[in-house]
Amino acid sequence: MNYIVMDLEWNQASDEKTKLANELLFEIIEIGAVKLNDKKHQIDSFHELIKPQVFHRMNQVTGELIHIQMEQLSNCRSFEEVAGDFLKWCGEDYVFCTWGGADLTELQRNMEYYHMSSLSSGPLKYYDIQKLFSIAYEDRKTRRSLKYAVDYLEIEQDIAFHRADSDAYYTAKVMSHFYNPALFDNYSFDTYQLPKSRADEVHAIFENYEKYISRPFPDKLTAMQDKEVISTRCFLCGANTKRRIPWFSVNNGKHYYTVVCCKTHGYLKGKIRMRKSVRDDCIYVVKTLKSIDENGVTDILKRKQQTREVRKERRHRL
DNA sequence: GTTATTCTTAGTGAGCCTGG
DNA sequence: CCAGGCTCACTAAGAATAAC
Repeated sequence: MNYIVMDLEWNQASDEKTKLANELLFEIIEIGAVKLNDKKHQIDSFHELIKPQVFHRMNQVTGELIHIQMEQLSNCRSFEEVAGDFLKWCGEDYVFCTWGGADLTELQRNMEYYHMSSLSSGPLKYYDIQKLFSIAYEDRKTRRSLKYAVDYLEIEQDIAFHRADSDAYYTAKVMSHFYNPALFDNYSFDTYQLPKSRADEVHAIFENYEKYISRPFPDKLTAMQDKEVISTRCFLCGANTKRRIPWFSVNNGKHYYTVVCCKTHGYLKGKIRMRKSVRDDCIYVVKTLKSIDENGVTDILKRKQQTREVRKERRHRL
């Protein structure tokens, strides 16, 4: 399997009027990519600018950032042509790698705008190199700019940042510092396309947790009534578990937590995040199940009591 | 039954980061 | 300038409970 390390640059409206007049918010104007083989050695590269069909003026802030002038784009090919060739170039057996999670969403949004056939019928598996950098060198959570990672790893900065080809090149360079192959167990899913049915839902099992991505629901309450959404079977053995702390909400119903106990694997923490679909007016659920110890259980109990006390205090202050 | 208090959720906006 | 994520602070309002 090959790795397609990809980066996009896009433009947007320069004024409110143009923004309202167009259905597309971000128009892709450059695609850059590096192809790596299964040993992560570079075997090819792709780079092409795109002639805009939606926005004919460069947004000033964007222009200063990506250093592309409109004049450079006038003789380029259209998005359909370039993106079509790019996807052909990607081949059959590949996985995308991007810095952060925005690029695959915007690629798919632009493709749908031009009625191109979709990349995937459901969530799209990819590697978020920004996330892998955080797992390898930081705390798994903080998100750094590409420049920060390149500085940190003392990678030679021979070309300017914020161009599709150079950022794809630097992202691949950062990848070459990932010496532990187990790092690539931490794949991500782009959720531009949500699972179409219950059978298509994602149940991804990682080293010490399971991630579930639901099909769309009209609202939170409907989601929280769904059997599969609130199910907490043990991801290590598939056995039913005993609920120790019922699902409770924090952060104004955006997150829910629970604690259950598996006969053979002990305590598990369940977390539900309510997410809005970027494509449609609906929500979906991202649920994670993770092993915890006794301390973990008391932590969740504390959190449950804390959210109550915080609310109580606020009321008393009024 | 009516009113007052407490509990709970919903929604918003600010301020920080990332991306273009 | 635009978008997203995340957390925190705050307000509004509905549901449940207690007191009259």
